[in-house]
Amino acid sequence: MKDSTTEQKILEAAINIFQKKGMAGARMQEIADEARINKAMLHYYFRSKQRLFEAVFMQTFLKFAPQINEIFSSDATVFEKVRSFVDRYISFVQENPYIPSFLIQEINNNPEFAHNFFNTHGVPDPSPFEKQITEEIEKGVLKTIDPKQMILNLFSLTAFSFAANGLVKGLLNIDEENFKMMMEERKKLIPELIISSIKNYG
Amino acid sequence: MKDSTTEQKILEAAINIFQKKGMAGARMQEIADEARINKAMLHYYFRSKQRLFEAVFMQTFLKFAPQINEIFSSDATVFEKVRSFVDRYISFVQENPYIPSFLIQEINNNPEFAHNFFNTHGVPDPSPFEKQITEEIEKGVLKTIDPKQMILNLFSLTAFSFAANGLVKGLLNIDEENFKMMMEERKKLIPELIISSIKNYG
DNA sequence: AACTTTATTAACCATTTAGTTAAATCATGT
DNA sequence: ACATGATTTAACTAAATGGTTAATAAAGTT
Repeated sequence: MKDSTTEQKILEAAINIFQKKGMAGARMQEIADEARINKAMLHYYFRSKQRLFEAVFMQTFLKFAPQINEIFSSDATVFEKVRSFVDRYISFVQENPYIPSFLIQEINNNPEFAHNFFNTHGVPDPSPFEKQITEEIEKGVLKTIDPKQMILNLFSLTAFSFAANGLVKGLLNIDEENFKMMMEERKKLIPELIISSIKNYG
Repeated sequence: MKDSTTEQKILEAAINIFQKKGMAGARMQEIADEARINKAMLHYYFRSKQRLFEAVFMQTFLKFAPQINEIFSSDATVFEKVRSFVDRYISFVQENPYIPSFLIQEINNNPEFAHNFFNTHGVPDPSPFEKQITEEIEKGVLKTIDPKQMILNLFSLTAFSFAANGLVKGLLNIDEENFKMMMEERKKLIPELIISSIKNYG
């Protein structure tokens, strides 16, 4: 990090602080301290807290979205996509543990801003995956299910544990180590559950 | 609300504001305005923002926890419990849409406080349900599964849509009306998915 | 070298915000 | 009616916080 520019240092620090504390909880001084620069620099480069937050939100979102899009628009089968999504998502989030709760929180708190963001950037977009599911239903490979519900199941099973990390640990009475082990198991468990629920045997 | 005491009015207003905006985003003045009383009253009755927040958190948590506990400690079968949990939870949350994200957010932001809270109040506690699952596995009614994973699946499938409301709507490209319809469908869909994944046919 | 632009700092400003105080008002019992 | 304690209000304070400014340093440019 020694050779990175001031602007990069600020953005990195802002990502750290905003992801952990959210827009409302973050302090400009704290971000400046984290970046080891003068607070005025934040405004010099990013003008306002809101703008800096938007830069962080975009950066975070654009790091997160491709994880979904790349997999869902490949030419793999539905089953393969389910498996690779769960595996990649869990690995990704283990490395970036604050991203799910940050995105969920800020989207809930700023619906207009988020809605605008979704429209402008159009990502992530699971609709190709939806289409593919519909096609495989028609072919008889999959049972007759609602593609949106199936995708929601996939997201729910994969993302909830991370979004609600603290609550999950408290409810199940497990520690961080135990949690990590369970998440590794879930890389197998979730695809099995999803696939067996949509596979057409008869 | 006309005949409620000042303390009650404050608590109700605080519940509204805190659940929507979280501890960091809420303002004492806004709570006072919502309750239509003088801001000094907040301190007269609750001493500080932190104390008021704790009262709100407790109230919310103690409203939420029994929804889980009552069902999980009844004498119904595992299958019946899965069905009634999903049905009751979704109905409950439709009436209290801010509770899941509020609890998840604040527990993530104050792990020590939350951990202490879990220990002191010891609820909600799905461990009786865990035991029952283990017993039914031994009896051969259920497949050999990890009870904790199965409960996590149940929570994930049920709660995620509400916790990540904004994100889910954006991803699936649906509006509030569509969302409600999907949630009603899920009252059937989730139990079917869970039960078929744990039922031992062989 | 002279000059211009860009980057950085310390000190400051204005507003917001949680919290306080002291006086006023209300309710209740005597 | 009056005394007493609880409740309520307006005005205030101190600290925090986002943002600005003016001076200075560094890096180009001619």
